[in-house]
Amino acid sequence: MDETFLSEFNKRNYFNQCTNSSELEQLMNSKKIKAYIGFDCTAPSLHVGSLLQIMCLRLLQKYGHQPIVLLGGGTTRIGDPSGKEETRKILLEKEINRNIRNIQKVLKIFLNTKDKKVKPIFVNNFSWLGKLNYINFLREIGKHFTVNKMLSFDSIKLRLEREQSLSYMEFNYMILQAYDFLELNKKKNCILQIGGSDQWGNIINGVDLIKRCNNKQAFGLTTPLITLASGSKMGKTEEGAIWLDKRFLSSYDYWQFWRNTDDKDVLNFLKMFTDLDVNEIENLSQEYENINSLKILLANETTKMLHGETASKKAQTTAKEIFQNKSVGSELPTIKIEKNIISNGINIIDFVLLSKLFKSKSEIRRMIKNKGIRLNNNIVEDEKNNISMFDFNENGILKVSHGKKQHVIMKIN
RNA sequence: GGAGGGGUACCAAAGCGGUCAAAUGGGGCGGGCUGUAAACCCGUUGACUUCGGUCUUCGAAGGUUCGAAUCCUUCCCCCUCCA
Repeated sequence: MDETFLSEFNKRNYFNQCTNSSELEQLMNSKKIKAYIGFDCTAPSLHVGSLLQIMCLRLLQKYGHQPIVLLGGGTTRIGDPSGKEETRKILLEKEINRNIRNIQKVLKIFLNTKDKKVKPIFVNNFSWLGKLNYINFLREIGKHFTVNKMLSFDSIKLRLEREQSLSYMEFNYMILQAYDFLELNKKKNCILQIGGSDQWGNIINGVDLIKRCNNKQAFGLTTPLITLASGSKMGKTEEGAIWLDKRFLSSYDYWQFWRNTDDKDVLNFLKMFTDLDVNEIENLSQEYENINSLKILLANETTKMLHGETASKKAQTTAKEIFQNKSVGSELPTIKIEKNIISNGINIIDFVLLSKLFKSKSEIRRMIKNKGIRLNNNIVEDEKNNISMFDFNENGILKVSHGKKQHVIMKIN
């Protein structure tokens, strides 16, 4: 049997809920459709948490359907109630627009922008939400929503049950999102909205609204919330978010993120986040003798998709140099230092501080006590020692390590 | 607008005049074991230090006191109930 959008969607474990999957299946098999996913624009870039949605967009393209990417310039404005002051508001708008541009740039890396039939349509909901007239909106759209029903949605219900306050503004969010869908349905003939499982309520409101206003059928489809085997949410680490932007996170660090995947998540992630044939992935676990090589495969594939083949290979080579050969990896961040700083004699703490691996001297002192700092793989035992030219190798290089995973190259200029 | 409750480190939460740089838990970081995994065990988690200490922190600003996270005054913010 041939693969279809929905069948692969299922096999890759993207499926959580659908308003009417059998009809959607039929429709998508008989013609090419337009589907949309909305992205939040509060952050300057997307992070791994949005990757699943991006993969959905790619999958749509793979089967010839055209994705619409909604960048929520309007809803993002609503989302942040703190920007009340005039000056801040202006900055905020600038910032939102900058975020939208950045996010768009990232998405274009992942998506096929060449093929006219499937290239993504980018829209900003501020272009219609910004123009809304309150009274008209209430009369035309508001009348279709009953508060009784709105109260029954999880997003609202849970807040109320926990006795947490819910502002009227937030209460309206789902109506605005429903309106987005209606708008896209009217203007672009978009009949499907995809989103995370937390979006379910908002999505079916849109489906409902389209039914009421246009008497047309639309569909909603959600993806599961990815929780790691450890139970935590995906995408955040000690260092912060795993950004999908090389200005915020280097390709090496991105590669490392995937390389450090929990054993139990590896197969699932291969299905979800790589283009490898789904039907082959199960077999891979037998082909690869140990799970670590599967993790490398995962890291290579995911990094390639975002940063390109060359960056992916470099990251792998660097990792090999660092972890297997214990040598210096070429992709490590390098800090140049003036020769006279060393020749004048510098205390080890002051020197290590230059690596920017630590926030303060106290932290360095603690780490030395915990045997967590190495210079060229030798544990620093005494914080009172000085650094001299002899500590550098013939190329004028000294590797400073924080634990086993964080390294910086210090190079004499 | 009225009546109560509250703001403590990354988060949650104790402390309610000195022994408080602040219990405890989570998280983070480091070490051990390993496989750059998980689980587990240990250490650590304000800054500076000549390792003796010193300085800055408990919503903000003042005050009382030899001494304040702790008491008083004013202000700001959050929550609950009533209007």
